[in-house]
Amino acid sequence: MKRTSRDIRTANRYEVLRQIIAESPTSRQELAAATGLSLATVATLVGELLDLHMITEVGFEESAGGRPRGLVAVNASGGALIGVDIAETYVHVELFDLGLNVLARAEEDVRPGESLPEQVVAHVAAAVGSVVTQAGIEGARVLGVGVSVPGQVDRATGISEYAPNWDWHDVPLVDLLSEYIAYPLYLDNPLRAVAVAELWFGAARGSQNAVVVTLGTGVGAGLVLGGGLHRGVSNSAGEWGHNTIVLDGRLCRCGNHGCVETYVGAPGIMLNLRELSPDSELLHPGDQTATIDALARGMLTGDPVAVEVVRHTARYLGASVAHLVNLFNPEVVVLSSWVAAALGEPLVAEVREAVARHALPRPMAATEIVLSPIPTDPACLGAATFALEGALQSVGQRSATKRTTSARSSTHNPR
Amino acid sequence: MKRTSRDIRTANRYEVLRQIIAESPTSRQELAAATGLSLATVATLVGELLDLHMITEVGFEESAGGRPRGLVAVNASGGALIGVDIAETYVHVELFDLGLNVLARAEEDVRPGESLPEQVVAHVAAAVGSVVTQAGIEGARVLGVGVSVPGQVDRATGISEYAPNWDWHDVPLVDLLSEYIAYPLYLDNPLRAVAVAELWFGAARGSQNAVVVTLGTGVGAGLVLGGGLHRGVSNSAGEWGHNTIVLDGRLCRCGNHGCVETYVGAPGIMLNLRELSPDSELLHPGDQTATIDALARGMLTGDPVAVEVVRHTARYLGASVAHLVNLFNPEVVVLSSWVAAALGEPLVAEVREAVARHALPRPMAATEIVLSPIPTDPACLGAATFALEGALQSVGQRSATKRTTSARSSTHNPR
DNA sequence: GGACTTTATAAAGCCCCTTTCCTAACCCCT
DNA sequence: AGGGGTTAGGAAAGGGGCTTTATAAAGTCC
Repeated sequence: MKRTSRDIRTANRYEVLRQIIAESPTSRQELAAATGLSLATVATLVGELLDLHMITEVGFEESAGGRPRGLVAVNASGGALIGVDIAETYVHVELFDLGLNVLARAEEDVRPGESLPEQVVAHVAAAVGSVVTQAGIEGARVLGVGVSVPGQVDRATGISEYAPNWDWHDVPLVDLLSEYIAYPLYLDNPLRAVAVAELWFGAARGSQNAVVVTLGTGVGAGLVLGGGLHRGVSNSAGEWGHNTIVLDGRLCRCGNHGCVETYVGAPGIMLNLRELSPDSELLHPGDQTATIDALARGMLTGDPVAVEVVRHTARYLGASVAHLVNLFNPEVVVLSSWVAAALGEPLVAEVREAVARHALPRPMAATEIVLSPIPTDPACLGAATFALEGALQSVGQRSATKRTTSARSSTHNPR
Repeated sequence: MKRTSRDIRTANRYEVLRQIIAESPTSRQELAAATGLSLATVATLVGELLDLHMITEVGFEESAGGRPRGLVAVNASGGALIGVDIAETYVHVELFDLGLNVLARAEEDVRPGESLPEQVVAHVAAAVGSVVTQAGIEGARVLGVGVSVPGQVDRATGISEYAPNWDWHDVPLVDLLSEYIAYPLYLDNPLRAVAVAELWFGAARGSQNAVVVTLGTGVGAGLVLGGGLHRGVSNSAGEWGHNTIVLDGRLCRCGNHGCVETYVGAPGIMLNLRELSPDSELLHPGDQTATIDALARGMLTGDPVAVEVVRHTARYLGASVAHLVNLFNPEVVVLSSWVAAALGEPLVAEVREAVARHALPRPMAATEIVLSPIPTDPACLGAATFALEGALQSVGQRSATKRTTSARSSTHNPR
């Protein structure tokens, strides 16, 4: 809301760490060049991160006549981050080191009828416990746990205000989780998690304006505007999946007709296939993943039905993505999440063409449409990134009273 | 791009002046409360504005035991601002005092076939000269001239990159105008002009997130995100009018089919009327203004055809505005420009209902949909506001070298 | 006229970032 | 081996901003 010089510091801190993670090891000089900051500022920020043991000095660069550059790298063992991706049918948890490499994974299935908050929380707690023991990490090193839950969330209070798939209303998810999980918790929804993952580590890195299109069972758009996530007034911006693309079109689970999601979400794609070729062997009724995978294979082998289904899907997707291009004029549109990953470049190529047909030429010329380069579950990565952001946020805090340098942290600290 | 503490200062300067213009006279105390700034900061900013003669001290408030509050007010005669709204068929120019009251108006018709850049520039020059003499202002008091021209513009270089209505390509409009006009010139397009007018003086005042929907011959959406205008990477964000709302729908002048504009722009509304009632007496072929006005009157008298046309239009408008609500999650959606002004509250009521049918309940609940309160041509006002912003921007600039306070401008400088 | 209250300005402190200066560290050459 | 030349990195100074605290100014009330 109110901007202060501290926000600049925080943004710079993010930027420097992001750069180090992206290119490790690196030198202060390179960081200054990459971020546009002065050498002095970079040096102090690097110093901060060294103090936090998030990075370490790892030797020197070869020199050709002059003092060699000191190199810093992510201190992979300096801490761990956990990302939790809660979805309709599963809970997926990954534990990352500070280089955002996956150290451990756990997955729990959420069966229909197990969707009470307490049940889901139990799954999450079990999976989190599992990854921590798997990785053999001492608890104190976990900097935080990011949790992505579908629907509308209030990140300040940690409440899941509304989760459409389970009809949750105002579930105090963070409170429930904190009974089992002692680490700092950060809550948001998958749209924003995926967007922040792309912003830090994916195709949106360095962009001031980007749109991250999530294509999964549900679909949505994470908005990166002015270098940061746009949340809207009640943290529900980006609900692109329920925009009407066909007036009086297919019935959507949201109750409306003709939503984008009903044509380009995984169930929508299955329906596209069924309408085109009702008894195609590509169709695996009731199994989205299998069907999408079959389509992907079909694309590669040139199966005409698969090609036609993807083209048909890309037609809707193109018109809808063109909306985003016209409205935001972004540098890049990233197609992310599992459907995009499965269908891959062939889909992107079709989408590019379709968008070009619908968008205005000028904004279109300024926009790249690319596939996400993130190989793992982007929602997990993004959730972990929220935890990383959280850990960095509290760095700048003044330490309590000024005369006595007493402790202000939650633990005792007899200095 | 890169944020610095100076940007904070500029934003605060804007905010304080905005507040003074909105509520004049006012005290430093009130300003501090309204802006959330400390009294000291407000005092220095007020001091700056006093030095610029943009505001003046106008006495004191009644006191009940204590030093009375000094009151400041806009110094209406402290300068003048000119807004130029170039449209397909006319050039509209208004001269404002610093309270943004209209002191003089001029309008020139642009006939078909008069659309060469030189001809349009001549119209603008004539009208600008006219308002200056009408208002009896000495030239030195004009702080700047804002120019709104349709299409895509590069505000830094002052080039109209592309104007679809006249097929202009890369016309150096500011260079051409500066032959005739000695004041500082600021160029942008009407979408953004209208948005900035609403942001400073209209229904979006104080909002962090707002969408300003411009309904005229063309339509578009100005995006206010994080308290400032969102421009996109090539200054063409907000082209909502050419989003596809009906696949394979009506042919648009942009070459595509089914654009929003073709259903809710003035020509689109005429077409809606014609389709519904081909020989209605409401229809004035070839005259958009007359037709829209006739519809407005019809709404008031309960003419069933008019009611049905507006309802029909609101249906498309509702679905399209719902896109904006879902995507941005704004605090307020403002309907602005002449079609909205003409059809007024009855239109807004229909739109509210239609949007509610298409948007998700949560974002919808957080969003108000309102009519613009700006009585005059918002593009003119917005253009003038660009000039005002420009005048304020250059306040903070350091004056040249520090030892000798000599000039450092582009002119010769023998140091 | 003094006491109390409220406003406005001045001073000091803190947080940023940058520029400048100086020392450290390394290469190469003599 | 010992001096230049060159580049890195840190410390200090400087400029901009905002806030809190102290002080001066301008009223009202008794």
